[in-house]
Amino acid sequence: MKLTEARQHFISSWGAFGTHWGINRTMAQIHALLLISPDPLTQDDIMEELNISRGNTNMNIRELINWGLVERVLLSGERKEYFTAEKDIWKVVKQIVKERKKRELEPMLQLLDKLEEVEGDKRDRHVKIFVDTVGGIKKLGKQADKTLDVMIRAEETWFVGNLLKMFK
Amino acid sequence: MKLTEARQHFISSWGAFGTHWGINRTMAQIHALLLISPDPLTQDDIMEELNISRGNTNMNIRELINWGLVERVLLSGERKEYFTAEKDIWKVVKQIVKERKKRELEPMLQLLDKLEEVEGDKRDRHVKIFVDTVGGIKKLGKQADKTLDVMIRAEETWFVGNLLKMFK
DNA sequence: CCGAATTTTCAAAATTTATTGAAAATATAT
DNA sequence: ATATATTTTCAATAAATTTTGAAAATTCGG
Repeated sequence: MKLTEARQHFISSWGAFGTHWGINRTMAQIHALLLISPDPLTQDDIMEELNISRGNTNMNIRELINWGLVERVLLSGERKEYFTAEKDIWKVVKQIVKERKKRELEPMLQLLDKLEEVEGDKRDRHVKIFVDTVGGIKKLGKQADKTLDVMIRAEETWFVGNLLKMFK
Repeated sequence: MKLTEARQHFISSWGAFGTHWGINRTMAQIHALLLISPDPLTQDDIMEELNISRGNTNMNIRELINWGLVERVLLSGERKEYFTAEKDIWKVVKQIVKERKKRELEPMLQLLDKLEEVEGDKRDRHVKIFVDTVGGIKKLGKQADKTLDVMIRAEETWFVGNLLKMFK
């Protein structure tokens, strides 16, 4: 397979993959493109390569910056802004985990805390199943939260090494 | 908080949560409702409780069955079908992981295998970054795949125990 | 086999989400 | 300060996804 074709495949699959994870296609594609670009790109480079509008490009780049996956680069003597993505995949994964934990897991745990305090008699089957279910989710969620905290701080070698030990 | 209100909250949050994970709102809500229902429910029960149409209910129940999260229950002497969800959250999580691994991670790894064989000289910066990026993702993906395999087979007590050991 | 109950399908409608592109805002060189 | 390049915003539009509901198919008791 030629490089040009392989790049196309990679970008479109990364985009499709993203949509299964609540990330919009364009954002994932821009990320993919930056991942496989040896040098920083401008907005115009990205627009041209992916055939998307200026507005769309701009918004999704900013969103990637919010996620901590892309950063602005100022090239001396250049007026335009350039963008580049973190290439170390382990760092990328940790960053995504960190953000999703903050945006989704933590608010969910807060809600569950409140819901567990529902008033009513546990001898009522409906109360019992509700409290038990919420409690069960909370317990697992808290464990996941702790585990992810450690993962976020870990080095890949340490982490993978430990997983191998744990599982063999 | 009263039970009725708490149930509403739980169902709607579970739905919103689902949409961040590529699962449609209704499917997640039906799942939530079944999780907190002590007894199996019929399609009509679900339609009424969530105010959704018959077709929508039917399609999403079937999808939940495909995911292995809900099952049909036949109550003797009843003509209607009843549905119930697995209540053990650890089993639920394992089932979701198992499905997503099969549907998403494995196809992605297959693609990466092919993409890594791109032809071209690695002294070309574009070839090099492409091969390195794809290789890096593949390596981490394979590790995740193995780890998830073990997790899917694990008991919660064993798994949590090991994580605690690992991280403390 | 008939008829009623129940489930499933799917084209059309509604809703949600993503994208465009031009105008406004901002930044920079001279 | 002005002109020009560049970035950002956002209302309008387009596209994708979800939902409806009625018709078709299926199931099952008698």
